[in-house]
Amino acid sequence: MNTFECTCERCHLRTLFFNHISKNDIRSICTQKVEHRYEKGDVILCEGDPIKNFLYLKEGLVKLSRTTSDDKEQIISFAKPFDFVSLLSVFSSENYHYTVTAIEDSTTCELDLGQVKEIARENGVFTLDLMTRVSEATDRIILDNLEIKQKHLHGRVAYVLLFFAQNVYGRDDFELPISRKEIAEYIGMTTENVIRTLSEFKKDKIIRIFGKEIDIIDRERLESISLHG
Amino acid sequence: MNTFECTCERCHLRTLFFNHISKNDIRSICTQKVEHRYEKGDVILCEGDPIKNFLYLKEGLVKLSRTTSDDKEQIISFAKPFDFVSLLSVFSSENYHYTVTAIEDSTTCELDLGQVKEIARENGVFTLDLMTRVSEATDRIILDNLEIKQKHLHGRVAYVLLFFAQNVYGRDDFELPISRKEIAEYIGMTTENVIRTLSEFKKDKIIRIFGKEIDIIDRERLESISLHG
DNA sequence: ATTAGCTGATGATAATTGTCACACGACATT
DNA sequence: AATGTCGTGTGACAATTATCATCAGCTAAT
Repeated sequence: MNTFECTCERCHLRTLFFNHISKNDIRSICTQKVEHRYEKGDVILCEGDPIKNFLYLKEGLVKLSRTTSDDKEQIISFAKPFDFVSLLSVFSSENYHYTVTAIEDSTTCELDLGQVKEIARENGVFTLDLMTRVSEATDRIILDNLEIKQKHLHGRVAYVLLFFAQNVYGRDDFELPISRKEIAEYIGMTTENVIRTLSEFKKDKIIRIFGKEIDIIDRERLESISLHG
Repeated sequence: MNTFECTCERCHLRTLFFNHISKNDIRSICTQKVEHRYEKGDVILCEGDPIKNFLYLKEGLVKLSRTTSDDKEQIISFAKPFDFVSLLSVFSSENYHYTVTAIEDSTTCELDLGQVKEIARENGVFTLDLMTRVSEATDRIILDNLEIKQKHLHGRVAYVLLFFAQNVYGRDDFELPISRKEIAEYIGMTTENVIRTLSEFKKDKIIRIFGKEIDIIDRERLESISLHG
């Protein structure tokens, strides 16, 4: 973990929710913001910690997870920049409900939550923008979880593979950033069954596997399995 | 469905998100708001409809549902007053992603969305309050769905019974407002298995059943099943 | 009054998923 | 070099869940 500088006025993420904000406010935010670098595996935020900062992901990939009522890990979603994971409970709770962990090297930008709230109080347009982003992010999480809930094992595994291919890497061959166990924790099945399913996909020549390397060679079939399998 | 009048200044729901709003704005909202009465079974909002109003539930009980990618009904959550179901996609989409149906006689209050947004733009404190409510409601939905996902059939059914007993009716005997089929659509299991599970709970003297009437007679056991079963 | 349709209920059987056991290799620790 | 841990992979078997068939009761429609 490592700290360095950038310029908010040129930040490509700024357009997302700092569209309607004064030069003054931008400068004030810019001077006190802190950027952090995390390596794959680092915990960025921890379930239960007090929420002090307003945090967003500038670069990288993270997972959101929590501990269930019977003490197992459960993955809630994966987020890349623009997905605003940290916004989730920022305005509705004193403490984080979820743990955020980097699953690829990541960079975050942390603003003081009090300062952001101060700007929000004085600038309704900014707050509306913000709300739209929060709403989009949570809608996405809800919808994804509902989609998964309705599928069987095979459909769920296919769905995850397609999620990484389409939404994260934009290509059919990629290196899986998570373990089989984590896929299992996300789709709510056992690790063994995830492994078995991947093996079957391989046997059926739908994907190729070399460790974490995945290559989707029959995308149509995989999509069909995701939908109806 | 039936329209009548009330006074916003005295509305017990007003405190929820109209705390920091001017007398003028309240009066302006009050004059153009429309209240609707729905009977059990009435559809209040329909998936795909354009979002024109800012709507909240004054009284009653509703279900949120959607059609899945393979054309089955799926229930997302149940909401009572203060749960603000309609807020869900109000700020992130042009159309409703979900259908809202009354499962008990219900009353809604509908405000013009444009007018609410106008106030939001000019009043950041109001918008912050609003965001907090939206955030709470969506957090709840996400958490409930994660809890259910991690349980087996018996735990899921127990969870639903406890949800109605504790969160909706505040008592251990109540009339189930939904069918077995709807329970199944909510917990992601088949109707037959829901019915079977209820029968087993009855056989094991955990609950009594008379049609839709449920009486929880061994709450401790039911809670244990919900957690570990 | 009869039919059709829906909900609730139960049983038999098939399909899906979980559990346990074991094996292998990579890697870190000692 | 020995040990332990973790991720991956596979098989056998048990548990869980879905599917299909059937039936009873109720209600709406004709």
